[in-house]
Amino acid sequence: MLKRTKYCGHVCEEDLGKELVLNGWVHRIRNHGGVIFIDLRDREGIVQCVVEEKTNPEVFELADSLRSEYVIALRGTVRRRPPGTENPKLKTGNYEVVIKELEVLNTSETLPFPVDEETHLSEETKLRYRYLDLRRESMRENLLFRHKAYQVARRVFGEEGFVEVETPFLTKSTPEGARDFLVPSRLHPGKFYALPQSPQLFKQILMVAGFDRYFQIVKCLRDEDLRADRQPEFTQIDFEMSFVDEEDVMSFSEKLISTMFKELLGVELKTPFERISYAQALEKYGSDKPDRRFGLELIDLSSIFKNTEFKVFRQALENGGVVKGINFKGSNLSRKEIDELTQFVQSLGAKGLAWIKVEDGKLNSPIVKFFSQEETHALIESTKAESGDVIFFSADKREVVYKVLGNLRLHIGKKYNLIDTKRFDVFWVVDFPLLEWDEEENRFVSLHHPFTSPREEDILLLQEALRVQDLEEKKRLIQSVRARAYDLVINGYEVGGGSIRIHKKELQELVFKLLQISELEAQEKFGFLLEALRFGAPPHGGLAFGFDRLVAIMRGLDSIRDVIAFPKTQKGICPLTGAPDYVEPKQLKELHIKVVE
RNA sequence: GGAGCCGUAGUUCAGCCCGGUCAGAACGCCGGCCUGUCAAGCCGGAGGGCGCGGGUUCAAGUCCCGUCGGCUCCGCCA
Repeated sequence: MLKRTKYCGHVCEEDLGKELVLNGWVHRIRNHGGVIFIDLRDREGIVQCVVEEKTNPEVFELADSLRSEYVIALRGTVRRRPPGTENPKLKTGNYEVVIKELEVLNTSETLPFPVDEETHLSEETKLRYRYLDLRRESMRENLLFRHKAYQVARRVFGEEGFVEVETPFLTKSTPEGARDFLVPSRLHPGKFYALPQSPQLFKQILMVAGFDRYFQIVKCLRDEDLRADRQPEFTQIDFEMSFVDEEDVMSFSEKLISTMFKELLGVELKTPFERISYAQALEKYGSDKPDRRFGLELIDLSSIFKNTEFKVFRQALENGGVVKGINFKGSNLSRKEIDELTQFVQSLGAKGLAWIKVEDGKLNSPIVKFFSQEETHALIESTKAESGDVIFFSADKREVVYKVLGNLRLHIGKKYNLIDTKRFDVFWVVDFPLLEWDEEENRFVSLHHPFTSPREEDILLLQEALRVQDLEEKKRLIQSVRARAYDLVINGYEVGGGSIRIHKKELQELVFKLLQISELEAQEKFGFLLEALRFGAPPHGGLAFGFDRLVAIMRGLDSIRDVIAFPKTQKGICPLTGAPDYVEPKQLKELHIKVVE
């Protein structure tokens, strides 16, 4: 076999006149009768190879038998293309390789879809023939970019003294958080390992062990429903640091992220990154991971309507809710477009969508007739309403209004192309509450995770909350307890999150109590952590980045599937391998598993 | 668990709203011609019965119901 001396995509000026050997795939082939052009492709790119019938009849004949995606090796000399025949679309477009010797290493059946152009393919086809999909330029570049991202990240961790440590995949199921993937134990009938949702506890324990700074680029597994930005297995850049506070963790994160943007994209991010509070994010954007690349901010109208005759608004306010609006300025939406948006919010569970269209200085709407003069004036003022604007309202419990208007805002932003997609909007969300009340579970749950430290000055509130019997009073106290947590948001995606952890056993036990995790359960599930905290655990904190999301955002992609080599469909299926699948009864028996229909 | 969009040649799509030459286009594939193309060109050819199952109808890609699959979203995702 002729062995490669250079990648196709690397052929350049210095190769002129030289002989080289190329290995690759027939990307395209053009037969002009007496001359054949072969675009030969490998990982690094494409170069045109040429053979003339007159000068090399044997090779010509063989070349004529080539088809798309045949695997070939060839020996030839590099020459400059004749003037006027250069191809500026190719990096190697000024050169061509005159084939001297040609070897067919393998043939290929006709492909199920073209590899040589970027036609849109259904996700199913892409994944079923992922090896072909990955030959396509955009996918290849996505994975090569991802590869470079690993390299930069590893280097930065190395420079900053982080130690790479692997943590177990077969571990223990923990309550709280996502649903676990379980692995039955053959050696211990009836017992199960859980695949890790994150290496959270292990990295904390590594801090107790004194490693000071740990990192890992690691798979995490969560058995939850999929989304464009969520796969059941995904990759985190995970790290933890000892003897630090939030400023240290955030500033290291900024260094890591800005270095990646600089080196991989040539984009200079301004550091330190901007910070906004959780409350502010919700107030202004109705989301804890807002996309701030466009306006349409939420406007609070509660005070305007506090005495309103309009039943819908009044009831919402009387029930402790809010009235908020967004002004889609200059949109001149038609009735049909407004109806479409109404349908959208209804799909989120809203009853309807109140709106006002401003036309020729008049408010055109089914609801203005319920407003008093003062209300109307105040409304126009707060929303800066002008002709051409359409204002949407939501009046309900705070969470519902945030959900409805936050999603509506995003929907409009996307649908009407309001988003400046060239921009990277990078910022921290901080000042999260430590706990929130969960209606369904009828208890407090952690906003981040149960190991997140509250602010020092809020610990007293926690202790008081534990003593208080009255639930409303308890809620009130707990509401104001802030977590030492921080999320990194880029372009409306949560790409990372972390916190300073609890490093004292007493505080950890207090939080477990507030989460209504019994002492027994805490001992059973987290005993090893509590025990570790007894033996000189240093103050520590860290963060984890969603690597797939980060890479997708950097590449301007909407779905993380495009930066994962072998992702799953929305139903969690791998069309390439057919996983998940049934297994042999023998396997089940060994695992002491009986399948119940 | 729920909502929406989609499912027609190998691929990407049109046709579905207004049932009855509606089974089409492009690319790909096969054969032929052609010495400078690079989404090569020109000529010719093969290829699907419209995801699947019911129903309505004289007649169904076309209407209705169910089901499966893909995607997007809500729930869920500490």
